[in-house]
Amino acid sequence: REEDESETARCPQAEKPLPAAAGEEEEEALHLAKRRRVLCSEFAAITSSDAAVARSFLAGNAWHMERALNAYFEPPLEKKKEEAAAGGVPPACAGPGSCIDLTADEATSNAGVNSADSRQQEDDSSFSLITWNIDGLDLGNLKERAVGICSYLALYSPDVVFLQEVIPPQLCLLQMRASSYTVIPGTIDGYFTAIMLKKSRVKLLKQEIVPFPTTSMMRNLLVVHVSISGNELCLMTSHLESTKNHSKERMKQLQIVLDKMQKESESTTVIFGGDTNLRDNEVTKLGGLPNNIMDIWEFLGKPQHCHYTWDTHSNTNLHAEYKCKMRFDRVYFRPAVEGGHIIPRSMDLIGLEKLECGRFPSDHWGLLCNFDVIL
Amino acid sequence: REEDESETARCPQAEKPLPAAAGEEEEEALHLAKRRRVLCSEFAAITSSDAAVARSFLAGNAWHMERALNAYFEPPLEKKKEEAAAGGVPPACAGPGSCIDLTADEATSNAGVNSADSRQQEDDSSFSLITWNIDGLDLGNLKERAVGICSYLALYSPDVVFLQEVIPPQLCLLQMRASSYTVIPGTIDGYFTAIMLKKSRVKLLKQEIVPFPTTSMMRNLLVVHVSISGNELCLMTSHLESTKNHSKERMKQLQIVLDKMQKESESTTVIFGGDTNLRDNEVTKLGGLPNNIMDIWEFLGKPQHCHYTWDTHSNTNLHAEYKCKMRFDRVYFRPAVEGGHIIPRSMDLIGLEKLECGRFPSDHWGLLCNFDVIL
DNA sequence: CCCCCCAGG
DNA sequence: CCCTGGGGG
Ligand SMILES: [Mg+2]
Ligand SMILES: [Mg+2]
Repeated sequence: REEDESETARCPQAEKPLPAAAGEEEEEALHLAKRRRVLCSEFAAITSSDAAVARSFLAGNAWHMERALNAYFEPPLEKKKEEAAAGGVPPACAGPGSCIDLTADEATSNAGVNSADSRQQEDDSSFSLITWNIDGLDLGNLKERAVGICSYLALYSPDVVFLQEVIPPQLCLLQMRASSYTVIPGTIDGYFTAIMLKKSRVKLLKQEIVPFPTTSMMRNLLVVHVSISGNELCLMTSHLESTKNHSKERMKQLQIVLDKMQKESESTTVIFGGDTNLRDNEVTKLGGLPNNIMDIWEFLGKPQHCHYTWDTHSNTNLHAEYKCKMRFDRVYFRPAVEGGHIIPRSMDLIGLEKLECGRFPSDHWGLLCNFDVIL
Repeated sequence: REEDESETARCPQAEKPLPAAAGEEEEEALHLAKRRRVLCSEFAAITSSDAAVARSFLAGNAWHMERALNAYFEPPLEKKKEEAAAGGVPPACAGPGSCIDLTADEATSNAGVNSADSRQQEDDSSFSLITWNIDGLDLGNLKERAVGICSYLALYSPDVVFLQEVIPPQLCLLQMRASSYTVIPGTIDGYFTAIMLKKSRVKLLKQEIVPFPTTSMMRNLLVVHVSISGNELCLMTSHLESTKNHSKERMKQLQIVLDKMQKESESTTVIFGGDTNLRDNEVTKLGGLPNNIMDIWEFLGKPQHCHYTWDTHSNTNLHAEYKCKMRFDRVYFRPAVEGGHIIPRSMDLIGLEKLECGRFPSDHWGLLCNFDVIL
């Protein structure tokens, strides 16, 4: 019938099927995704877990099956901490989980934290703290950046350091170069937080890890109880769920942090510092901070020189074309009831200098916080 | 010095560098992404546009440089429409932009729209309309699904059809099988909307395309002015910006639609139907619909049988594990001032039956809407 | 880790 | 096209 023939004739372009042409473009992407799905399946089968757990552990361990399995099956961390504290082999430098060597040439290095530290005078009238997301997920110039971070620690010789986004090779380097500090990691899978305590001044009494039950990024709250010059302190750090999209989970985590801070003994000064990834409206939605907890930056009158801790305009590590600055890194303070023993005095950004390689130590600035200690 | 040596010895895992191992996994994904970026650069250079424009045209044309360039340089659509109306070659079946042949075996096919249509009685006391997102972006079973859609059109023989997410091969098939309809596409690049008018009943007076100036998905508003049984109607369809994230752009587009509906002559009945991707709170945020515009589903008392037009529980086309149902597809109605000429009477879902291939014609249900016409 | 894009389930 | 994960600029 002539009608049908003419219709067909009107579609000459139909000869080259689109699926094949498009498929070619997509093929390799599909291949990678498929391989990952297979890895997830295998992981889930081996661990009797599910795809979500599998993806989380694998993604957190660069899609290395063995490392991810080690992370999954690793015994509870508390035990290892005790071993380490008792002089055992530090887990970060012994486990199979990490494989970048940041320690080559350590013998000839002169940028250790300790030399500066030993020259530093002890001073019971003040107390200092650094919190810093050191961006271990960026593998570029990792060693030089880690050494740069050590130099900042040596320069300021803080009593306490809170780190976030640490990976095992960085932990290893810190443990070597900063042997005047006790280093307490929050886990050793993938990336994690760590608290460093200056051995000469800070006495570790207890440590604990508070899980975030619904994190999809393996985040938690790392807590240590210490005494400093006779003051009892509870110190906490965390790296709350990242990115704008995870606002809800992040607010749940903040609530856990705030609850934990308030539950501590009234005789204890509680300090939380970390990469909160918070937007101000998230704190507002939770009803603001409780009356007895202060945001130290706000307490100090919102000093503009340390407003933004993540700033793609000033910090070029991310090669970002967009301009965006945020106050992600925050320090919270709950005074002991008798009050006045420890009082926030100043806050400053650190890590503002480019290294030899032309990059900054991290995409975040660090925060250096000084406190007055009233005896 | 023994200290440094022992430190180094503690890091045996450092021998296998992580970057290389991780890099291997990522390589092919990077390759694809890079190729696309190169295509974008080339496109931007040729067209003197920018990366965003390039990506938009390329992604909308399956990353085929030639097709994307054709789309970009194609002369304004109005002209082509006139050619087509004057009996020229329909653009969808002649251009270089499309290349799936859905028309093989048309000669022996018996599922054309026209046969059923010719048996249908004309009835001046009612008027019917279908709006349907036919998911041309899903290339799976495309022909069988397109034929299925034609069967539904033959079954209901609506006076007007609004389609969204049409791709050229589908348009081609519709133009052949539904020759009793005038088919008016909103563009012919990538995927687009189309309005089909039953030739025997609906007289096309004018057509226009209202651009959405800030769309990132090449969306627009397709408008035709027609007369049906002596009634003057303005018919509009669109596929508003998709996904939750694009809420803001979608609301801007809805505002353009509502403004356009209200600007039409008071003597005209205005009907908009399409895939709005709206969430109820978005309409609320705009202050609700204007008083003279009604949402037909609401006007009919929110009948539950046609509440959800996109439902991953009932519709398995997306193979989605999650359950989610939304009322994305909506029909708005602005009566002519003298009122009462055309009154919405009923609304039903269509496309609810699985085809031979085990899939539905689209991931959206279609909406069939009947109106009473008062002479 | 901003925003945007893409892919998979 | 839900949501999530991953990558790029
Ligand atoms: Mg980071
Ligand atoms: Mg769709």
